[in-house]
Amino acid sequence: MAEGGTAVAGGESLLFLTDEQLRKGIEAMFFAYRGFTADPDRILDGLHYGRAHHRALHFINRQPGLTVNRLLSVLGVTKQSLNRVLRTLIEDGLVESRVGRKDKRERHLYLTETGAALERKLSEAQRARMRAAYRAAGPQAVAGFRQVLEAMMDPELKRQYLMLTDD
Amino acid sequence: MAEGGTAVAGGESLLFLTDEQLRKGIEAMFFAYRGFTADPDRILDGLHYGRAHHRALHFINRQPGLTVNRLLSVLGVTKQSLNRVLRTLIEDGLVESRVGRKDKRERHLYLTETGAALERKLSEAQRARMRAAYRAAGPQAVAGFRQVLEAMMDPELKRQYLMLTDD
DNA sequence: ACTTTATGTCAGCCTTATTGACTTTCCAAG
DNA sequence: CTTGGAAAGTCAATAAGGCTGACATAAAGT
Repeated sequence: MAEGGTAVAGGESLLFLTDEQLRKGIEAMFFAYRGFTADPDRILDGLHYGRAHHRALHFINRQPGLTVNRLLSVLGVTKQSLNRVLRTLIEDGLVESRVGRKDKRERHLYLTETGAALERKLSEAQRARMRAAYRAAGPQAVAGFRQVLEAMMDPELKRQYLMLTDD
Repeated sequence: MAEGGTAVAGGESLLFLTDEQLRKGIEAMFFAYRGFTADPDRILDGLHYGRAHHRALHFINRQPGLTVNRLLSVLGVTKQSLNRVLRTLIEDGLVESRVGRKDKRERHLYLTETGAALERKLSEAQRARMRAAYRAAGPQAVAGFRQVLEAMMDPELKRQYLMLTDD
């Protein structure tokens, strides 16, 4: 069955897309995202943590010393939501909050050794799945995967994404 | 910066993947999924419905007459969870539940005209975003996108996915 | 008759999220 | 130096969406 079609050779401009094809893409996102979060969810299950804690650990690990406000905008949740998560992580000694030296209103967030250990465990599980998927699909597919995902982001989110990952 | 690398020509087998590259993929999924759900979420916001209702409408639309059990396993939630959602959809006249003719224990689910209208509105918003992303990325990228997503699914979910969409 | 399956429902609980209001701290500009 | 506003933290109330467990009913299948 024809999977699309372009009128011109290398053409991004004249892509014929049926609702059927788009629906497949939508469902692929739905099911793939379930797989994407499954492994960390399983790990977090026993502990009294959830996906929100995982996300916080991830981004603190990625940008050690980021402020609460930065984290807030990256995660796209409210201050109050994040605060509850952050409080438990700090109480449990996974995250450290240091008062800013320049601007003392700011709190800079860092993972403790324990926090870093959990983060590694979580992200290693997630990377393993991603690695397997990448290998199964091949490098060309991976490039396409990233292209489509980037095109799917809200402009503001994409800005954040690019800012932090800059190839 | 080199984006990966294969030791052999068309080789899926020897892909070198740094943690850095995998992390980018993970974050791309995270940010893209936010975009993916943003439009329907906005529509559902005013109404007293949420993402759960959207998912139910989507799959009922896709497989008119599917049973509650089938929907349950597709959505991966508990009977009680789904039931709450389904009940409001039925009460509000968006979904119709018909007793099975062959097996009278089963309830077959259908969208009413109103239900189909809302489903169209929601999925049209989502398709529009997907269409834009597909067009921006090009047909090659789209193929790769689908390949990686499929490789990322849990085997059981992938089975469900393929069963229903079979190219 | 007995068991199993499909569905529905009640009660209670948890996590994650929301909004709104308020405080403390502290930078910065007038 | 005062004042305005930003960064962070907190409290209270609310909601969605998920869960488990228990139980009920109807209808198959033996």
